[in-house]
Amino acid sequence: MEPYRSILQKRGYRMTPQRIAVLRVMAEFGRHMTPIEVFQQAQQELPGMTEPTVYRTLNFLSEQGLLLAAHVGSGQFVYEIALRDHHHLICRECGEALEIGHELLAQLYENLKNQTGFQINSMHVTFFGLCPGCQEKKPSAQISDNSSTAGQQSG
Amino acid sequence: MEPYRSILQKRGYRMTPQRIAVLRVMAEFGRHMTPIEVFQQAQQELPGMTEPTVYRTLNFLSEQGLLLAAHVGSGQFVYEIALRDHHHLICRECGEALEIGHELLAQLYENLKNQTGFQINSMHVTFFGLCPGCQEKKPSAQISDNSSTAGQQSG
DNA sequence: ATCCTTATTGCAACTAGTTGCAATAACTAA
DNA sequence: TTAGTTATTGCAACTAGTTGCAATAAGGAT
Repeated sequence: MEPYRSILQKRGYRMTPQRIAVLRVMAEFGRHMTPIEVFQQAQQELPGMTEPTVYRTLNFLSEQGLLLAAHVGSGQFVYEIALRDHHHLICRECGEALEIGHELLAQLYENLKNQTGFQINSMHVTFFGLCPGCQEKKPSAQISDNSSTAGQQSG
Repeated sequence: MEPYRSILQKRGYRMTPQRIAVLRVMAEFGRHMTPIEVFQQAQQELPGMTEPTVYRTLNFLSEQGLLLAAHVGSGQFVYEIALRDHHHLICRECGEALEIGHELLAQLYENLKNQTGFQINSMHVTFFGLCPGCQEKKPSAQISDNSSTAGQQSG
């Protein structure tokens, strides 16, 4: 927990029991979690923990880069601990999720920087699509065809 | 409105006054709108329109690819009409937003397809970063440095 | 060790968004 | 044109998430 403490303190923020509880939970579970799940677990770690604090803490820690946040379809907003830079690929049909390394996006970020001057730092992008299995059952199509494809969010 | 109607009907869905009202509003404004904004405007078009219907309609239309949905930071979930495939670049500092054409991502999607078999259809991805102006004021840094960079959502 | 500044929390009230279900109405087919 | 099927809506109650503000406590300075 100490590395996290020093990161925050260098930036003028404080390490609190509530933040420790959330980081502990995220580190222990090591997977996508909804704010509600985090709240329930964090309450075990620290009785008296409140919901607004969990929401504020998750938001704060992801702003600080200690957590990653992502929308994984149908309005589900989830968090996970930031151990390595990676992104997600999620199947709209069956929900199957795949991790992809950041190196696949590095070139794109470079291009965007060259063309727009923006220095991109989205280290957790989620792409939606159809996994190989679901492509067979439900062939992809355009907006003018008879199947749902594009649209929905991704960021 | 007729093209939209036939798209939905081909897929076994129905065109209703509520869906027309939402599409009208989105087409008229032609920009990012929050569900609340859409609700307020749609009520003008169709008195009696309710909030659950607006939420359901926005969700439905974006699943069908007629609307695009995106998170533009700090929990803001917005929709816009799907006229052309594009993505967004948003500055975390000042909020400046830039549109980028889909052709910039086409190669990435191709690579992902080759490597994973997934057929990506995220036609509205939002990337976060720092615009040139804000880079000067606030030099970017890594997680172990003294500035906020990575993290937050994008997908 | 103690004081001081101010970041952070908890509370309470609020706004945003979702869900189950019965009633309605859009479209298809005869 | 009418009847039948079922996708869609509205209602109401619910869950999720946010905000303002006073009280608290983390951490730097003395």
